[in-house]
Amino acid sequence: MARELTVIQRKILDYIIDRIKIYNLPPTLAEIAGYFGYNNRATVQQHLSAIERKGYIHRNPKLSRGIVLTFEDKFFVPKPVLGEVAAGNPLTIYPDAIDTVALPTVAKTPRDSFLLKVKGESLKDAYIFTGDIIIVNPNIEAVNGKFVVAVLDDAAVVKRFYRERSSIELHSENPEYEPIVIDKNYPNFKIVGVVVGIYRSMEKMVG
Amino acid sequence: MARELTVIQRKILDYIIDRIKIYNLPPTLAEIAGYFGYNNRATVQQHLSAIERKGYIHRNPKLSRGIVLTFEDKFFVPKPVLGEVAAGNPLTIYPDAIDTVALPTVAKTPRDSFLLKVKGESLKDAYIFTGDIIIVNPNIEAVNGKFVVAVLDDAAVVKRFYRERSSIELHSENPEYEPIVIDKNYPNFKIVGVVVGIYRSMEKMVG
DNA sequence: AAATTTACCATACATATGTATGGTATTTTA
DNA sequence: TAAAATACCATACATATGTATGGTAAATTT
Repeated sequence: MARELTVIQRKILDYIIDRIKIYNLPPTLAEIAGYFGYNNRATVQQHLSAIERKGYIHRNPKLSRGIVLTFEDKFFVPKPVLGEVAAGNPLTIYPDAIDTVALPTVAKTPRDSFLLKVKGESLKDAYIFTGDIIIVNPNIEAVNGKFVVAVLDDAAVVKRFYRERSSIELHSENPEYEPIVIDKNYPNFKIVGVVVGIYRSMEKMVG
Repeated sequence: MARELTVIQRKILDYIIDRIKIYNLPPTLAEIAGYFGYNNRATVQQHLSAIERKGYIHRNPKLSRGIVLTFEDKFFVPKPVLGEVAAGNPLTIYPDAIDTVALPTVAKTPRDSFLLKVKGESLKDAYIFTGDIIIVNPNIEAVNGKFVVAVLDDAAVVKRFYRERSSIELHSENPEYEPIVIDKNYPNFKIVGVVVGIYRSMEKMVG
C-alpha cells in the first residue's frame, strides 16, 4: 500500500473513512475543510492529492463526493494493526492460539464496530469457521455467554466470555480445547470487543 | 410503508437503489435525469417529492447526493415480494416447508444479489439457522452441491442443489427431512438464485 | 363534470463543488 | 546546504446542485 501518510493526512483519511462508514457517503472538500477548521478547500484538495498519490484513495475527477477508498476489499488493509485497538501490542501467533485474527485499520465499521477474519477451529461448534468474518463492537460490555475478542499477551482470540468470582474464563465451544482462565490481575489481558455478527462467503464453497 | 408508487416512480426508486448498492453513492438529480432522458432536473425533483411523500426515501435538504432509503433496515421491506422474482407467485407456506423466506423489494442488493431471511430448521446441519440472512445471486448458475433458493408451487425453499439425469433433487442437510425430487417437466418450479453468503446477527444471542 | 394527480417542459437562482494558480513558512529529505 | 515535501493561506472559475416557480397535456379520482 504505497507510502506512509503524515499525521494530518492520516487524520483526514480517518475522517473520510468514518464518514463513509457512518453515513455511507464520502464527504465533500468543503465538509472536510469545515471539520478541520480550514479556511478554504484548496488545503483539503492538496492533502487529498497527497493521500491519493500514496495510494489510499481514488478521486473521480469532477464528481461530487467522488472519493473512493482503495483498500483491498473496502474493509481490510493488508497489515494487522491490533496495536491501535489493544494499546500497542502487535498481533502475533499465541502459542496455544487456535483463533487468530487480522484486524482492519478501519477501526469503526458500520457504526462503531470493526471486522475480523476468523482463523482456527475452536469455534466450529458455535458454527463459526475459518474464513468467516466476525463483526466486533468495542463499546458493548461483555456479558456471560457472549462471544468476545480478547487479547492475551500477544495473541488475539475469539471465545465465549464467562466472569467468575476472581477470574475471567474464555471458553472454546470445541471441547477439545480447555478453557483459558485469566486471573483478575493478569497484566496483558484486554477485552477488545463483543461479537455482534458474523458473515460467511459461500462463493467458493461447494459440498 | 405508505402508499403505492406509480410505474415511473418505481423505476426511479429502483435506479436510486441500484446506484446506492453498486456505487455506494446516491445519484444527483442531474444523474437521474440523464439516465431517464429528462431535459431538466425539475421533473426528477417532482418525482422525488412524490416518492418521499409516499415514504420510500428521505431527502436531506440542500445536501448533494442527500437521498436516503427509508427501508426498515436498509435491506428489507415488511412485505414479502417473491412475486417480483418468481413470476407472480405470492409467498405462502409450502405444505412441507421447513424453510420459508421474506424477500426484499430491493431485488439486487450488493451487486446483483438480494437478501432472504431464513426460517426453519432444515439447514441447521449446514450451520444456517432461523434468523440468518442469506445473500442470493439470481445470475449465477446452480452447481451441484451449492445452496440454492427455489420456488416450488407457492413456497420458497433453501436447499442444496443436485442435478440428476432426468430430475433435480433438493437436499436438506438435516437427514430428518427427505430430499425433494423434481421432475424436469414439473411446471411450477424455478431456481431463484444461488446462495453466495450468509449473515447472522448475534446482538440478542446469548448461550 | 370538476378537481386532483401524474408526467413532462422551461427558466431562473443562490450556493455547493471540484479544480487551478500563486503565495508563505516550516519541516524533512537528499 | 539546497531541494523537496508539508501545511496552511487567498482568490478565481466553470459547472454542478438542489430548489422554486410557472406552464401544458393526459390520466385518474372525487
